[in-house]
Amino acid sequence: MTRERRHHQAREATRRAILDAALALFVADGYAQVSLRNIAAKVEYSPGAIYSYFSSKDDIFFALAEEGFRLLGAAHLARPDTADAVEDLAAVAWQFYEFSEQHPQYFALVFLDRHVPRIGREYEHFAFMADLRSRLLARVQRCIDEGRFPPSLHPDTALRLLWAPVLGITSMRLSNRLAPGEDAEGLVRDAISTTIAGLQAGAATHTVSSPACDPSFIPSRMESRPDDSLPTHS
Amino acid sequence: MTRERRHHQAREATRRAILDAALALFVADGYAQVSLRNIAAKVEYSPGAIYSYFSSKDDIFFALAEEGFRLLGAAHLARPDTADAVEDLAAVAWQFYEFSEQHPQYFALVFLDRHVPRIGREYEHFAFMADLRSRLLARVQRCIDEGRFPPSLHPDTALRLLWAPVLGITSMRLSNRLAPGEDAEGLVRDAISTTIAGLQAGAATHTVSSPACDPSFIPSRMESRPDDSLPTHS
DNA sequence: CAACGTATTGAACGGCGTTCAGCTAGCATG
DNA sequence: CATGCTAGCTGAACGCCGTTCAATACGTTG
Repeated sequence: MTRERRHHQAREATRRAILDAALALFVADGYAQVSLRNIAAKVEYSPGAIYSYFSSKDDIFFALAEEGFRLLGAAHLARPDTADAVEDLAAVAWQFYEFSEQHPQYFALVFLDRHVPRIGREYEHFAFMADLRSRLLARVQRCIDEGRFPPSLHPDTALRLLWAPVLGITSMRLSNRLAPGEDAEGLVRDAISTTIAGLQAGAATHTVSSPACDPSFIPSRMESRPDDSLPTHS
Repeated sequence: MTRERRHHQAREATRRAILDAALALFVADGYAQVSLRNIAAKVEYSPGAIYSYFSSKDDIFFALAEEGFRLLGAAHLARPDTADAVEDLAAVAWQFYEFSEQHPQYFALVFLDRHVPRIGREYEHFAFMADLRSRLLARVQRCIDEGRFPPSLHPDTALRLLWAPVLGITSMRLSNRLAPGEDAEGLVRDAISTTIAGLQAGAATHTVSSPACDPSFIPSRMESRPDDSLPTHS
């Protein structure tokens, strides 16, 4: 018992060391540029040894991504709702931006890194994000019910439209594409209020079919089978 | 003379064939997933033969990227201004998104990549972007002058706010972070119209201090102009 | 035909993610 | 203390990758 527990703790410590090394390298050099051999060297293991802790390089990423989501979800839960549903919505958008300032490495890894494998499909596998998402959808619905947003507005669309500029500005900020004196925070505030004003004006007219809860739908473009629970490697 | 010209034409034809094969493969599978061996196989050459036409795999990409950028400029110039200044602005935003669909790799390189590697002689293309930007600023000013946008609106801010959601959605799309079947095009259309509605409502209140001459599309990292005719590779 | 110059090949180098046979060290048991 | 078991690690190997280069094939010229 005590034996097994100590054994388990040792394994967990090694796992932790691998994740820390991987996160540091991913943040410094980008996911694609970091090799599993680099990670192994950083924790002073042989490359093969990693595979007794993670089933693949992708698996390491997903473990880190889950931690990032958890941090984001915790920040969201820390703020209680107010009486103003629209203000609550804006606050959440702002929290996402704040998260990008407080944990740029996780934000970049989870939301920006392009060479990360097929995260879109895996979103639902992160319970925290699915939970957070449904809470936000309900919040949008509350805005509609209270007459603050037009009834024709699709909650999925509203969420995306609010998220898009935050992501865009954060992308610019984290990739040094903002001018030296440019005020990213003010820009995000403007973006949020502008988007909300546009939503209230009813400018979003398309209905976005968002099958986030229906993974069985596959666009005709991709004929590869999504049956595998893990990404396939050639 | 005729001899050399015919020789030159043959080389150019082979170059063209390599570029066509590479573009087809890049579009189908993505830059990272395409190997130089794949390209060589598609044109029925040995891998090494490619190197007498292009100095590296990156070089092939840059050649295609240059063509892509030319297309972006052409698309912008091809659309004459209409009587509706606001509509013109929306059209440009949409053109940027279209560019991200037609040339995702180049879009990613210029607007998304967090580690801009070895931009080398591609510098002049960014100068072109600075030129485009000043034209767009004038366009926003026209909207203000015509009373379509509030006079308090800063043109730099307006451009940023319009650009942000396009960049954000494109970032999601190019990094596979949209749910399967999610309609990116409809989302972008909604984002543009929503943002414009928000701008017209005067929701952008902050004044963004942005150096007027600074082409903020350009990563602030590159202040030196490299004289090398070819990009260096490690 | 011989000589030349260019285009192309094919092997090789080092690095990648990944797999696996086998060694090794630590513990439970005889 | 000796034995055997097991988990974890190593190191070699596989088949990819981008890239280099000596050797070769070939079209053109003299």
